[in-house]
Amino acid sequence: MNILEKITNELDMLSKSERKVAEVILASPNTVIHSSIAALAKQANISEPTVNRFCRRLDTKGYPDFKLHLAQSLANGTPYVNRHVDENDTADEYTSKIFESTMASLELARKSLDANDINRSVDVLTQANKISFFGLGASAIVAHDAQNKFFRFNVPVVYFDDILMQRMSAINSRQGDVVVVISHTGRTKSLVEVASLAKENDATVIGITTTGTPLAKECSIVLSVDVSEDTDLYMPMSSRIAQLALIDVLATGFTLRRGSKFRDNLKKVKDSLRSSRFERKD
Amino acid sequence: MNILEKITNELDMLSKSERKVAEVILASPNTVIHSSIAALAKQANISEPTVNRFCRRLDTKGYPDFKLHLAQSLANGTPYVNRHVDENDTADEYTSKIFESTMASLELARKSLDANDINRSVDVLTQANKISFFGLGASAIVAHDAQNKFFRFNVPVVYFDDILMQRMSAINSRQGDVVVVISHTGRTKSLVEVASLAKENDATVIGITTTGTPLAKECSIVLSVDVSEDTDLYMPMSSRIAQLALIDVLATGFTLRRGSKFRDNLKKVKDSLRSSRFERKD
DNA sequence: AGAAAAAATGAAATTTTATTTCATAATGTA
DNA sequence: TACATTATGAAATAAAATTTCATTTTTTCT
Repeated sequence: MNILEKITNELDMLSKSERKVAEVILASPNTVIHSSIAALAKQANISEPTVNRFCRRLDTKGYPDFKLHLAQSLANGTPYVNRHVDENDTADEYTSKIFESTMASLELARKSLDANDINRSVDVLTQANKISFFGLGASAIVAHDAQNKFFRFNVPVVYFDDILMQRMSAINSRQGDVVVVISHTGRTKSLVEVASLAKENDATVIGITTTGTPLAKECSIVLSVDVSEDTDLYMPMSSRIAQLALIDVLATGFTLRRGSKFRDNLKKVKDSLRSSRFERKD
Repeated sequence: MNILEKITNELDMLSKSERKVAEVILASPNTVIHSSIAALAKQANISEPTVNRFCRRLDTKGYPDFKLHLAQSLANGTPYVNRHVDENDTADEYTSKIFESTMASLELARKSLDANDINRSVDVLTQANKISFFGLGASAIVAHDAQNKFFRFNVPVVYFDDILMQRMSAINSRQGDVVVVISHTGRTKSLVEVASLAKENDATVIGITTTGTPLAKECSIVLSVDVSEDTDLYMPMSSRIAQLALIDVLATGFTLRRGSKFRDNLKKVKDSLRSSRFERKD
């Protein structure tokens, strides 16, 4: 997609003159988007048709189309890159880096999600007799958050962040129950076991985990939340944030599916909190 | 900067014919960037010079320049914008909208944060005898997450999501203790009281809340996490996600401040979890 | 090495696209 | 209603991009 990267990659597929064009563009892309084909040709010391051929080789329709692609690459080139925190970073620097890589993770996670699986999950959740959310460690808070959210919907919902309770609950599950198992690594033994126990007892098991993990194999539906590997010591687990966003998605899907009568109920819950708060004056 | 917003804003500065152009562009900007001035003129049922004048009125050099701006807006326009979920959205649509507005919130929150306050917070946290995180509802899970994170640092840390425990803990706090109070609205009565109690008992109180709330007034240090108001029924509380990112920032600041010897310790904790997991084969 | 084929390149012609000019129409103002 | 102002489009012009085609360079094969 990013045309600047594409130019870099295909640099050796290009002819000598075309490479001159590439170099001029890579050197100052911001100037190029405001240049005519003639200006660029002159800058690179080659002829106009060569520039045109260069553009076509990059699968664009011609020079104007190429400029459009270039402009777009420049617009979204930097923002959501996963920049690593450095030991000498100032507060401002590491703050920016963490927020940005969190956003990058969200973007990745969004891409790894399949709308079909979300739809199916919302289906089974709306039909469920009882919903349980299980997680450990960082994923425990996601399970907890999910409980908070689904509690408002006035459906039987529990969450456990304790291995024994999870196991007991899984063993007692039955047809019509939905068990949502949350784990970034998808390799935590006890959670994988819990998932398979729940499945054996006829519950529908939804896994919120990374693609292709042992946990994923045990689930009825897998909601893949892939984020970049945290190879970096300083980098926080953005996986839990992506998982939370997914919980929001499921909750939203749930609300939409249940229709308008149901939404009034939601408003009531919101209003009931009012008296515990200081009034705002605006 | 964003030309689409600019068109929307200046819609009433435009003449009748120019507005027709604007409408066509707003309706399908993605088509327009691939249209010639003639095609666009025809589409809007006006003449080519009108299109040209329209472009100039938006402070661009002409039609090609306008298309460049438009292309850039489209490239980074969507992700940041808070698009609202609609009743008839497909799973794919509401998923995208939620992820995108979550990212938008993160961006807003990042802007509202002050590096100085973060620095001071990291200061007091590294010096603390004991750290407590308090939150209720959605913010409870943030407090919980903070405990998980800071627990690894081998410092005395607790979290409470229970009003009474929070209150008792606040009353028992003393000089050198740090109390972190988390609340998006900053108007939850019991939390504001807890903050002031802790302060009376000489604890340093860090507030993670919106600028200018009652809670903010009670705190020694305020970490402002402003996100857009959730006027929309379907829109989830992205505030908690922004708060989590801030916890990551504080934890990172903490690690950096403590220096390298300390980081070895962190690695040990990570390694200790290994035996509870299935090995990966890659 | 040298001839033939293939590929690359640019000058000029052509086509497409955008802009300017100017006359006319629409709108507002006294 | 008459005048001024502004808005608009047809046609002319200018600018930019593309195509054609002849020339040069490079590669391949003997």
